[in-house]
Amino acid sequence: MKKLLEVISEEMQSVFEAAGYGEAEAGSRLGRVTLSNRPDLCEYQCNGAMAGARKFKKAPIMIANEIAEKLQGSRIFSQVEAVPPGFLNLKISEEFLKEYLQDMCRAEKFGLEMPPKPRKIIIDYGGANVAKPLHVGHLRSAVIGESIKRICRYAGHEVIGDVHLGDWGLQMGLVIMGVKERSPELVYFDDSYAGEYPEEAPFTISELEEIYPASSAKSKADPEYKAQAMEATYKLQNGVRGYRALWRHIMNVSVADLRKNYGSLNVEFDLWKGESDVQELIPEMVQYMKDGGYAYISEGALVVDVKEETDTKEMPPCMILKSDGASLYNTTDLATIMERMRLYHPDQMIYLTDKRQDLYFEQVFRCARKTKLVEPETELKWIGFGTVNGKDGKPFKTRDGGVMRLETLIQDTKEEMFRKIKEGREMSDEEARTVADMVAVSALLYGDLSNQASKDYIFDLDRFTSFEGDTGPYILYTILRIKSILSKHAEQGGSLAEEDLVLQAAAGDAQKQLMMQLAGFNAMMESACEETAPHKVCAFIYDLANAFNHFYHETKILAEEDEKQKKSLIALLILTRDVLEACIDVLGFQAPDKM
RNA sequence: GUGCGUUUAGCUCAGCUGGAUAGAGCGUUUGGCUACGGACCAAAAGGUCGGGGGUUCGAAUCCUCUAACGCACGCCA
Repeated sequence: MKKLLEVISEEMQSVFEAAGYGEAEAGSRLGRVTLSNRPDLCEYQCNGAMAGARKFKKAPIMIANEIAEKLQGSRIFSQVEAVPPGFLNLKISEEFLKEYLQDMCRAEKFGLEMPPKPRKIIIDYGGANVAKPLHVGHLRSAVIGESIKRICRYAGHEVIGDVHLGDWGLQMGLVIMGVKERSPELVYFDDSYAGEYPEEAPFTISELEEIYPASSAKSKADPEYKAQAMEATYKLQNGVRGYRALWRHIMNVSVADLRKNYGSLNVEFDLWKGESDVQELIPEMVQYMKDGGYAYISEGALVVDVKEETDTKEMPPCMILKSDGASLYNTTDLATIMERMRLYHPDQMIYLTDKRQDLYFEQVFRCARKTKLVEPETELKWIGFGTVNGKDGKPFKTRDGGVMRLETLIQDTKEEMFRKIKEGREMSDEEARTVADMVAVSALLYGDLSNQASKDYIFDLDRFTSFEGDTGPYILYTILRIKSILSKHAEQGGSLAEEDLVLQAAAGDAQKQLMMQLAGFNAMMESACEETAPHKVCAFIYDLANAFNHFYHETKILAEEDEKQKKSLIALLILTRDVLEACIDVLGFQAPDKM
């Protein structure tokens, strides 16, 4: 289905052309109609008369008058007014709007057009490291990535989400050393042991989480210990049986815990790959880069130059191997690109990391292109997100200044929600817990996603969990309000079947506003997908929820006496509910049945 | 030093490829519950869009200079 503004603009454009005003400059279409920025004067506006005045050497108001004249009696507009200096102020016809919405109700995905060529997209998000607990910083990568995945999928693309774990390298050597410190007697450290290793892991997740920081701290203070950790890393990477077995345990315990934590935010990955998966590809890739003449030794390290003529900034080369021959972040990322091209051959790869990695990803992408790891048409996109800050504007910390764990943050939000729900409603503890968990997730996700990804934002639990204002709970509240009316309607014997419910033209201003807002759904979703911008979905549903609540306040629905009109109102409620639910679903949360 | 980002109401944020009187929420003040969820709705006050200059009929938006803050700049990830 065409977007409403597209339909209107085409109508306007055809009139401009018929009047002899084609393009003012190449590509600039004078007939472009936008939402009005003066809602007191009109609903939509067209500024083409002013844009074209210079080229056609005519006063804008004269052009506008001419256009307005020709549009009298148009099927689409109920009012067209030319206003000095040359604005065209438009109001849409109620009848036309109603028809558009009726089509929208019947269409797949409310009239969102599917791409002619769906893209295969791999999205790399989450940023988790094995054996290290998730902290606040991981919230954004997970939540934004998940939403972009869902938005692109909804918009008709094939999307594969990969958590791309940090499961290799020195951190693993440190964990292994940490385990050895605690329990040196374990068979994993007995070189002469040849039997099967136990199936049970020798630690729990909470022990594992203690082991890493302790071991990491020790290695910083004790060079000999660090050397041992490096040796452990080396042994692991070279396949020493006991270390591999221990590594599997670390992976299993850690991944199970990660799944649980991500799961509580409704974040689900299709692939649980990690750095370890591409280790075998590295020698081959390095050889390829050497053979291709791309890589050379500089200051002892193997690098690929990624400078470009047009650069105005310093651009260090992309390092492939360190001077000791070891691989690094770049190495696994490039090898992962190679693997992804072989296994999935995506049209696009999207990476979500914090925004400080800007330069790094530019280097890696340039390197991947230069060395032809990807095809020229493969799109590589990096999305850098800002920091989660506390109310002081500095990175969010616990009260005593420590790192805030994601699990704690989620738990605190759930507790706060539980408290608020018990305070405002009669509900059993058990039910309130379930509801609070759902609403808390909406508060957390909406609080994050409603900000532009690239900016830092201030985490404010009180604000996010509020039922008023631009928050997740407010959106859920609005949905429940609609559901409640609909179920009451059904209780009274009313039908909710589509064929019984025919839309009528808007009966009042509030209803028309609501209908206009709904009609913008497909345009919003398309641009949210193109621009990978979940905050646009948030802004849209907030406006929609406001438009609905305003309409609700002014309209009696179940008490409406005119049967035809009542059915139309019910149809509008259903559409509003469905659009809202489709939107919160791409944001990654759901509405409970009660709250 | 080089480059990137941010700067909009007391606070937290929008502002779509430049358009009319720069918008929300929170907070403040005020009004509204015998309809369908008042955890709601409505209204008011609150701004030299960091600063200067420029382009344009028209700038928060484009260009330029500048300030403050943050970040990154080969062997971390």
